[in-house]
Amino acid sequence: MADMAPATPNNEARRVQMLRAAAELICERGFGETRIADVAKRAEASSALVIYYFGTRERLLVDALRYSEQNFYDAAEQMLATVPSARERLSLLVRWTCVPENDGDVPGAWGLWFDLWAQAFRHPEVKQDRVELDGRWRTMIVDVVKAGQADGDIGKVDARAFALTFAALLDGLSIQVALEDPEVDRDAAYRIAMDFATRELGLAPARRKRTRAAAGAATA
Amino acid sequence: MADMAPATPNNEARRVQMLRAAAELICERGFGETRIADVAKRAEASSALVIYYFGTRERLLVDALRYSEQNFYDAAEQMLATVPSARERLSLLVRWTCVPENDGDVPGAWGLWFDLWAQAFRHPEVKQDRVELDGRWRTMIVDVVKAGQADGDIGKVDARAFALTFAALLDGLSIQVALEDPEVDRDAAYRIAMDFATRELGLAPARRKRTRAAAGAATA
DNA sequence: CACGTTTGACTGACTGTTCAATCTAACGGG
DNA sequence: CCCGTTAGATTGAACAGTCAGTCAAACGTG
Repeated sequence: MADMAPATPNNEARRVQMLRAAAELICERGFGETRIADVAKRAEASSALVIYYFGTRERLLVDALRYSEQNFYDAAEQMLATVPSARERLSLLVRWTCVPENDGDVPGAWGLWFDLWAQAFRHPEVKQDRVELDGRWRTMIVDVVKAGQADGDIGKVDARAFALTFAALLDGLSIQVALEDPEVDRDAAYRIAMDFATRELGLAPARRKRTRAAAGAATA
Repeated sequence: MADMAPATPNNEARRVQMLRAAAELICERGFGETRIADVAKRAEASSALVIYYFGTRERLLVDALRYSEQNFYDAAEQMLATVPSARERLSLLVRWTCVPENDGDVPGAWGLWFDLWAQAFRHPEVKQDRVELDGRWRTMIVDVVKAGQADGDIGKVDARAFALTFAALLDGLSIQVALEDPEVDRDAAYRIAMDFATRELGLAPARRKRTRAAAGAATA
C-alpha cells in the first residue's frame, strides 16, 4: 500500500473530485461494487493516481463516506441559519432528511447512509465519526427547540430528550422513504414527523392546510 | 451459473445450514466481504456444493438475508403470543429490536439489518420482501394496541398511525444502539421507546420504578 | 443401475496495487 | 532570460492474488 501523498492545499481539488466521484458511485452501485477504475474514470484520472492519493481502496471509499456525511450536515447547518420561525426550521430539518431535494453539492442520497451504517458497524474510525456528526445533528435540533422556546413558540419541554427521540424518528422514517415503503412515502413521512413535533413541543399547528410535504419548499 | 438444485424436503436441512452460515458471516464481516469459501467451511461443505444449491453467490447471500429477516419476525410473533398484558407486549417488542437477547436461533444482529437495507435499496426483490415483512411488523404493533384497547389498558388512538410512527422510532433507535451511540445505549433506547408508547397510548405507567431495560426480561 | 449429492481440482476473469517512466511547473543561480 | 535541478503529479503497463463459477469424476443409497 506504500505511502499515500499527503493532503496539501494544492491537491485538495483533485482529492475532492475523487471523493465526490466515489460517493456518487457508492450511492449508485453500493460500497462493495464500487471499483477503483470506475472512480478514476469519473474523476478523469487514472486508477494509479487514485491509489497515489488514498493509498488503498478501502481508505478512498471510507473517506468518501465520511466526506459526504460531513457535507450533508454542514449544508444543513448553513440552511438552518437562513430560516426564522421555529416551525419552518423544524420543517426544514424534516425535509432535509426525508425529502431529498438534491442539493447539487453532495449526493446526499440514501444508498450512502445504508453503506455508511454498515461500514460504521465494523470500522471503528467511521463509527467514531458518525457518533460525533450525530451529536452535532442533535445539537442542531436542540438549538432549534431552545430558540423556539425563547420566542415563545415552543412550550416547556426537555429539549435534549426531544432531540434524541426526534432524531431517531427521522432516521427511521428516512429508511422507509428510501426503501419505498408504500405506506410511508415522502409526504407521509413529513406529516408523521411534523405531527410528532407539533404534538410533542406544543407547537402552534400549521397555519394553513398545507400538509403536503413540498409546502413552502423554497424559503428565500 | 447453470441450474441450481431445486428446493426439496430432503436438501432443506443442508440449505438452511448454509443460509445460517451465510447470515452469520454477513453479520460478522459484512455482505461484501463474505466469500463463498467461508460460508462453505462454516456449513461444513465444499464451495462447489454451495454453488450447487444456490447457483450464485448473490443468490446465496440475498437469500440468507431474507431468511434471517423472516425468522426474526416469525420468532417475534411467536414470542408475543406468550405474553398477556399490553405493556408487557409492547415491552417485548421494544426489547426485541433494541435489546438483542441472542435467541440462538438466528443471529438477529444488526450488521444484517444494515446490509439488508443496503441490498434492498437496489435489489427490487429484496425491497419487496422487506416491505411485506415490515407490513407484518406493523400489523403486530397494531394488534397489540387493539388488544390493549379491548382490555381497556389503552385509550382511544389511531392504532395504524401509532404503528407507523412507533416502527420508525424503533428502527431509528436500533441504529443508535447498534452503532454504540454514547447517548443512546440499550437502556436509554428502551426507555425512550417505552416512554413514547406510554405517552402516546395513554398507557398506565410502569408499575414499579423498574425503568432499567433488563427489567422483566424473562416472561415465563 | 440411476439419480441426487458431493467434491477436488481447475480456470478465467477481475481488480487492487506496484513500478518505472514521463510530464509539468516552480526555483534559483549564472 | 535561460537552463539544470527538483519535487510533485500522472500514467500505462505489468503483476499477483483472489475468488466465483465449471467440470468430470466419485459416492452412496434406494
